[in-house]
Amino acid sequence: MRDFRSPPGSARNGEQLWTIREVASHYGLTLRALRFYEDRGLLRSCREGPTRLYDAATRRRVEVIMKGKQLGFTLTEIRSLIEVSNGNGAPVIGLALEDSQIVEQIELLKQQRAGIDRAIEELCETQRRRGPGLREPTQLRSWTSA
Amino acid sequence: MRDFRSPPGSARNGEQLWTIREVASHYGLTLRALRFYEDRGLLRSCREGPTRLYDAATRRRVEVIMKGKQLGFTLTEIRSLIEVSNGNGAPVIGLALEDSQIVEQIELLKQQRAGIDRAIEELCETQRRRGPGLREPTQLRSWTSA
DNA sequence: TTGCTCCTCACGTCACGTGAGGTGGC
DNA sequence: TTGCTCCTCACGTCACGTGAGGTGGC
Repeated sequence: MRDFRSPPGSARNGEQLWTIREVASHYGLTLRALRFYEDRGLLRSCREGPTRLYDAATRRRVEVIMKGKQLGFTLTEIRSLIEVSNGNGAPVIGLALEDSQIVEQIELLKQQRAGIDRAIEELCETQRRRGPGLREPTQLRSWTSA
Repeated sequence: MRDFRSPPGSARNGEQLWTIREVASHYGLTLRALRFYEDRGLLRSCREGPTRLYDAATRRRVEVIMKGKQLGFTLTEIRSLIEVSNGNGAPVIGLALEDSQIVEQIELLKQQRAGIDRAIEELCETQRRRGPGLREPTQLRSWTSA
């Protein structure tokens, strides 16, 4: 079996192969997350027996998944976006977003931001109403509706 | 049993009592959500047999729960915040937030907003790079890492 | 043998959604 | 009886977290 203490970049047939721990550590993910992505069909690691190994192409898929998450897409959405982009010609790894999808996603994100903005507004407003000064940790009647 | 088709505001002992459907409809919630809040100890409806009825005080609690959610708190957090505010003296229904909690929550929300801002930025940037014009629904190599 | 690593279940969390199956009064 | 209403399970969803229990090479 493979020596897991070997540094990232162990070669096999000239390919750089990383262990799941190396990939997780490098991208700031958990082992569970990587296994979960594979379980959901977003990733297909090469196997050496039961042990997962990640080549350069698979690592690039990990990056694309992370990018998709950062952009607010669900794993289900990301999976279909990756699949499409791998469809024709050379295997280009990336998110295959149509213009309409981008517009919709921006709209969704803006709505989420608006909700957060309102929350921040209200909390700041409460802070202002209270003002500075000594304050006992007593009951604070915020937003009592009477 | 009670006639559920009676309008909101059916009286019992002078109290305005609403059915779960009336409350849900009035606040834009689902029946499931209201039962779930009760299950989690955020709400205690009066019962007429097995049927839930909501008096004015309970309806106010529903409002406070909704406010807590809008401010980004979890149901667990909201529950403890409501409980505290009901602790001393007259039953004041509201969110008992300490200054430190407000500061922390604002910080949390600002981080979330920053993430959303970055996502919007990137999506808009992609839009700009593509520019206007006819576009085939083909593979778009966004964020390919090579 | 101890101490690493890897693995596969499988239940828990969060805030509900979604039937399934049964009740009660008009 | 049909058609409303209400109810209680209880499994499903989302993206994992968290052990439990077992393996393999130094």
